Amino acid sequence: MSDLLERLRGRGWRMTAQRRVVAEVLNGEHVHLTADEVHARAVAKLPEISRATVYNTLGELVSLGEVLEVTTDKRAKRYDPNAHRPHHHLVCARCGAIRDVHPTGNPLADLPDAERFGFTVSDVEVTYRGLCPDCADA
Amino acid sequence: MSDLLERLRGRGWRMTAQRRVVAEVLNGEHVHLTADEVHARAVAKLPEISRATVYNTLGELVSLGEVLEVTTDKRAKRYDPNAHRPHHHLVCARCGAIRDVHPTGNPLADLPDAERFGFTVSDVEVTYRGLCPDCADA
DNA sequence: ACTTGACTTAGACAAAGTCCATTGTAGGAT
DNA sequence: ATCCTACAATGGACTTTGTCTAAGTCAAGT
Ligand SMILES: [Mn+2]
Ligand SMILES: [Mn+2]
Ligand SMILES: [Zn+2]
Ligand SMILES: [Zn+2]
Repeated sequence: MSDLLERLRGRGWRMTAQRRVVAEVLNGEHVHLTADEVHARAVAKLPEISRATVYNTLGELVSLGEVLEVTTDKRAKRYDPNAHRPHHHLVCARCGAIRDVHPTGNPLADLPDAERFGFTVSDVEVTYRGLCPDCADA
Repeated sequence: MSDLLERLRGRGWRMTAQRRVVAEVLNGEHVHLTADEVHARAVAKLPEISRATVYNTLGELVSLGEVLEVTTDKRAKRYDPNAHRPHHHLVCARCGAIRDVHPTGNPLADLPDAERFGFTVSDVEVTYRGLCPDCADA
């Protein structure tokens, strides 16, 4: 994660305690926290950090391409630090657990020209849904 | 659409003016309206219909499998009457236009067991993103 | 140390959606 | 045709998620 901070400093980011804490919270594999979850964990490390700053920082990280926005459900957006390896998501329909997955094949190639309606298609997002092992036992 | 109303009556739906109007509004190809858009169009036909009723009716139609919820962006959910032919979506990143698309291939087969983390995977949702013809000229 | 523009903050505001008590009515029973 | 009642509709309060602003604070270059 400190290389993230390096990279951001290199891009002219002013390094504040708040930004450092947000970057720390967003660290790990299969991390897909909502803004409020990020805020809650950030507050544990830096009690005065505000909601607005968390939203601002997340927005900047997204603009910089360091974090991805993921909208697996219709509720809050989730923030995904795994921006440098393309991947898709597997979501438990019951408890909401999210895993990063790397399907084979290229779904872009599966969309025939006749189905493109003249669009310039540049990206594809795949969400697998099912039940996680815990929720399947029920 | 009247076959939809038939089917619903058969399922014990009480047929009210409000429900009829909501069903009328949700009719056509490539229809993906938000709840508030449905409400606005319903009001044009039945001025006293309330927002709560539109939400209730949409929720029931979703539960009955007659309408699908689509969340292409992080804003309002959209309601899709094309529930009986499986399909995916192509979304313009600029103006939000949505088209139904039918890619070839089965993305479920592209998710190896090793990438399933013990989940029972039952469904997959694919969202293509790009620019529509109008937005590409800019 | 000083300066300054970038950053943070609290709280107001907004959009999307849920919940509830009250009122109305579709459709079966009489 | 009228009555009954369980189901449905309504308006408004409330919640969640997110944006915006004006005022105060501070990182970092000089
Ligand atoms: Mn991810
Ligand atoms: Mn559709
Ligand atoms: Zn689960
Ligand atoms: Zn467009």
